[in-house]
Amino acid sequence: MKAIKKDDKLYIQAFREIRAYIIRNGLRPGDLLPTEHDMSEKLGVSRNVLREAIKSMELMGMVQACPGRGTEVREFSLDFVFQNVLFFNVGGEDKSVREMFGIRRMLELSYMRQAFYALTEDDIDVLRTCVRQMHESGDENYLAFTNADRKFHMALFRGLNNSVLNSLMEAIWAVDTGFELEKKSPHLVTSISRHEAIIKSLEEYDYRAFARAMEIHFSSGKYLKPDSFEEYDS
Amino acid sequence: MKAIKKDDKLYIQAFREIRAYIIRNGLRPGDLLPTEHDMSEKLGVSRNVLREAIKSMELMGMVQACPGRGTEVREFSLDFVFQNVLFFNVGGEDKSVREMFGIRRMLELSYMRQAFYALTEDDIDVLRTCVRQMHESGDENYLAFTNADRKFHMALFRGLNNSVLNSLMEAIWAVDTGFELEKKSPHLVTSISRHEAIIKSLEEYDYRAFARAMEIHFSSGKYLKPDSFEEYDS
DNA sequence: AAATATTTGTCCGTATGTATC
DNA sequence: TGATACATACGGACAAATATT
Repeated sequence: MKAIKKDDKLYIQAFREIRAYIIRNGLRPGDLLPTEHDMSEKLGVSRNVLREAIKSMELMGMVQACPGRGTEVREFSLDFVFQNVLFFNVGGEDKSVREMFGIRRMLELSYMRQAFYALTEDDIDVLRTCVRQMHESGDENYLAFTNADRKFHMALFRGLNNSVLNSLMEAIWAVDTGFELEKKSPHLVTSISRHEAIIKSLEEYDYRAFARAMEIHFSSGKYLKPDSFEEYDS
Repeated sequence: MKAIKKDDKLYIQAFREIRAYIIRNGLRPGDLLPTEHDMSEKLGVSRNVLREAIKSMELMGMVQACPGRGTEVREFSLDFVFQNVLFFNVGGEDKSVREMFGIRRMLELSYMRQAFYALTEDDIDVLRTCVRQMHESGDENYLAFTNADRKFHMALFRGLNNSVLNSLMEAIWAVDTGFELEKKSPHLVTSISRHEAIIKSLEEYDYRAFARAMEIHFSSGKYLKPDSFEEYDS
């Protein structure tokens, strides 16, 4: 009957506060956090609660605690987290995985025009290297193939210098490899030729061909398609 | 001189052990872990140390603790990933915030067609309520306004049942409300009328008007515009 | 419905090992 | 070498939320 908003548990609030502190004060990797004693006093929680928050950060790789010295901020990497996190429903067709692929598809198609005009000759060289690595990895090494695939797409949008887009895409790829490892590979040959088509359009500096190649690349069944671009404004 | 591998800290070992326990015993989402007391006894560590490990898992979304009941294994969710990725990369930088807004704009415009056809009469009622709350919040209470704004947009895409899209948008809003508080409010009156235009198009079941209203809504300067939709395929 | 037991949440005090000066 | 500051680890105690009888 009462709609009183209950507060979160203290260790969750503490986690948020410390994270906010790092961001607000622009702490960089290598910088030290205040001591546990200071922070627990400042936040008004016990040292125990505070440690639960700090240790969480440490196990996520955000910070590194060192006795006698302090707690140091580190570069946050998703790979670190994904080594620890548990994946269920691997192998099966998972709804959320397809949703995630769909979002990646949307983002890439949305930003592809900007990306096209931002690409340099060096970037295209990277793309060629990635495709070569796809060929070399072959069927036996699916991890290597996925890795080359990831680098290809990250390189495509690197020129945008959009750090949020970049890390978002990295995150999606990290989840991808986390799941995909257990599955068997799709048609690698088809996938490679589609990437080659993208490169070809770039070499010819043909945006319309590029856009078409990108759409075809994402026309696989594993991408949950949202609004089709073609349908818009038609 | 001695290369003796020093053992990791206890809470890290405890984390690994618990994680291994989940896998070894085939625990599925919904299953309960042993009690903190049992596990700390079994692992030979204090309850304090054990909690540091458990709370790390909870903040990663691997488990959920519930007083009086126990600690439940949970399905992997992207909420945690998106929250932390965005938080760590946005970092209060104006450029990053605008990039993030740009991504939200892209996502909403990309999924708006699906959303349009998925909206029910109840959903539209929610939208009306949100706009009413925007009016009531007024200039003095910007937090209330942003809250209503968030609810409006979340309701728009609720019908899609796309959990990944939802959590991503929630994460973006979380950063938004966190930083926007420090700024002064933009033209609230303009913003309200744009939301009302969206509702009007829905009441008239006019998709083209809806798409136009959505574009106009996002035409403010705070959104870093990527490829314009109109330019595509033209 | 009400009392009881179980489980997590939170705090405190203390001792120890380690890095820094 | 010593002194200090810091994280690590333990145990106990009580509160709050939930489940059980």
